[in-house]
Amino acid sequence: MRNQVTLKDIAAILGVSASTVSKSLNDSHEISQETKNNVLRVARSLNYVPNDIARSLKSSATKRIGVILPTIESDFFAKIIRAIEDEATKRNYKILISLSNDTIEKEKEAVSILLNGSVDGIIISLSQETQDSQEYSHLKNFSERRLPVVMFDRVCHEIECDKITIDDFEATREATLHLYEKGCKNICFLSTISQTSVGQLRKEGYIRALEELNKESENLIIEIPNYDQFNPILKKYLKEHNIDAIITSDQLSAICTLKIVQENGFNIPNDISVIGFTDGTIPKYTIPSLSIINQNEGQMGKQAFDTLISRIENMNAEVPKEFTHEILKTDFIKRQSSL
Amino acid sequence: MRNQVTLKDIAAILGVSASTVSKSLNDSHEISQETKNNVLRVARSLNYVPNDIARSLKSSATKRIGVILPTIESDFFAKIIRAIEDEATKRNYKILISLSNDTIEKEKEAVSILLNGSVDGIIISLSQETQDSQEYSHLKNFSERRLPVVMFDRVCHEIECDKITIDDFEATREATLHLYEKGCKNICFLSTISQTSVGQLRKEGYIRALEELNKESENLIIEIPNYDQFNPILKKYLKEHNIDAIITSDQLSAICTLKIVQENGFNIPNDISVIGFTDGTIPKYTIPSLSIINQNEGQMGKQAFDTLISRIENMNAEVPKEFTHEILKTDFIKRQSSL
DNA sequence: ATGAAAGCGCTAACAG
DNA sequence: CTGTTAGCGCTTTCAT
Repeated sequence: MRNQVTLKDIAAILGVSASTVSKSLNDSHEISQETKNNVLRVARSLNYVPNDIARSLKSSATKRIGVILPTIESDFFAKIIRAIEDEATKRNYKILISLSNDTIEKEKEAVSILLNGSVDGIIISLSQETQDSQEYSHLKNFSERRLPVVMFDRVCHEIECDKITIDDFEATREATLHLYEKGCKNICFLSTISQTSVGQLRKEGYIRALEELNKESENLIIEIPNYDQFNPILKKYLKEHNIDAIITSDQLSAICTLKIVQENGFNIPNDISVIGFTDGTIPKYTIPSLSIINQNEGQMGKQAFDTLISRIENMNAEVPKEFTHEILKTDFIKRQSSL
Repeated sequence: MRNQVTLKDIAAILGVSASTVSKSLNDSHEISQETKNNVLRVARSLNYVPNDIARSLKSSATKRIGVILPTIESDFFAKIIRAIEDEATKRNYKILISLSNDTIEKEKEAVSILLNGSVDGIIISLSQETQDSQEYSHLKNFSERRLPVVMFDRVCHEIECDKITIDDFEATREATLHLYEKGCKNICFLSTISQTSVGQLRKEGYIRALEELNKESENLIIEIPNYDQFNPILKKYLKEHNIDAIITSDQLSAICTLKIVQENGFNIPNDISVIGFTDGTIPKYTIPSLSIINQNEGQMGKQAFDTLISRIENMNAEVPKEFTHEILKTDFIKRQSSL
């Protein structure tokens, strides 16, 4: 930048060469202790900070990773970022965040920009539009460029890379069976994310559970395209159907469900049980407190970062590692909203 | 990165020089249309993307800005990031995010790393620890390096730079007076962020309102150091004091307050009114829905970014602009939780 | 133990 | 209209 102190400046002051300064700062054994001390002293006094950009250009390693997310205004993704950032800081990496706002256009843009050498690797969760349209061409560039990528949560099979998800299918399947055992006979699945892989899997898990219970013909599925229509759709559904449990596709829709169900005169959990996804402070403080499927975002974010880094560091290995798909365990946290 | 296609590659294929390619891609008038076409064709076929790092090194402009935040797991900061990212994308900037987790140590680290030429400017909201300890030395480096900085929300007077806040003082002052007019006589201020400038100002606004009402001796202030102690502290307070309204310092504490107040047998708003900060989907779906002071995060984030960019672009101006402190208007959104 | 020189990829002044 | 050259700040042989 403007007033950057450079190696040259330090070199000039001490009357040595830039390379001597460079080596001193990197504590090379080639340099005498005395020179090292001098360099260090001057560097500190000038508040010298090495220029990362120049280093990156030289080494073609940026020590930065790109993170592309559909949104950040969600407990789930916020926790993921926090976990990635935590881990990145420990390992001396910086994170560059791009938000796709669930559009394929912004996702493509983010991808193409990050492809320009700004980052050593990418962690991505696909936009709704991408998953809906199944257009993955923009993601193919990564492998061509040999830029490591890790997908998490919203992944696709069409692209070969490391992947991390929870077992979305199992999570709702188990939740459904659990509710059934507790006595719920008319279990409903409510989704605001039907266009995502995650939403699909959660729906399928629910349907599988019904099949196992020989109730597949009785599936009760509510799909809500956006939050403006949440209230009218759910309200109508409650009127027209006999329901005693609702599994929702995510945290926010569970919170909305809690309110609407009660507004319509039902007691939770006596009349209707409600289960959501993603833990946090808020599920503890809803009325009633919310039973949820904990996705262990901390572990997921850490895992995504670690996988990416080991891929980056193995980039030049003779034998490329096989791509992995890590499926993390969820756990169920029972609170007041479910039987 | 590894398989980067470079200008050289294109040049070699076409048998021209790298600078010709560079100029062609930048649509320089010096180059014939024919050559430009050829270059473009080859560039596209190779999937060429210019290397940002090299460009930055050359131009000493990175087209990146750093964003340092206390946390991301908060509706307020998430919305701010969204707004900054939106604006940044429009203007062709990328954002580099660092989280201080409210510690001064991580904040210092972030600052020193961003000082190394990785970004053209910085947007920061101070960590709790920084504001508590009043140690700002690490922030002085910015001006020395002439790296533009914009502070928002949690700011300090000791550092000269552009600042953006809402009128925290006025917001609680008005909310207090508003509640008083509605008939609340024992208005309480509950804060989980007493160690921040924002928390202080909100408290002072509340106190000022009491003074104006000649009730300053009756101030009812609840300070909660962390969420583990939320329930016990508030519960005890409710037992020992006669309260008919609570203004909380932020969104999350309002949500917690809603629950605890009702659990202890009070009706909201008939017995006790509750007002929080920061709008979003959740305040609409709490039970009862939450009256809030809207901080217009979208505008705040945009403003922060725009201010930073105009500062960056005016870096080389003869007459440096005066630093500004923009104070944004809030608005009150009344829902069911307050009279 | 130190320094000179080359080069990472790109741009821009200057020549031709 | 195109090419040569130099240089952004740093690292890294290779000489000395």
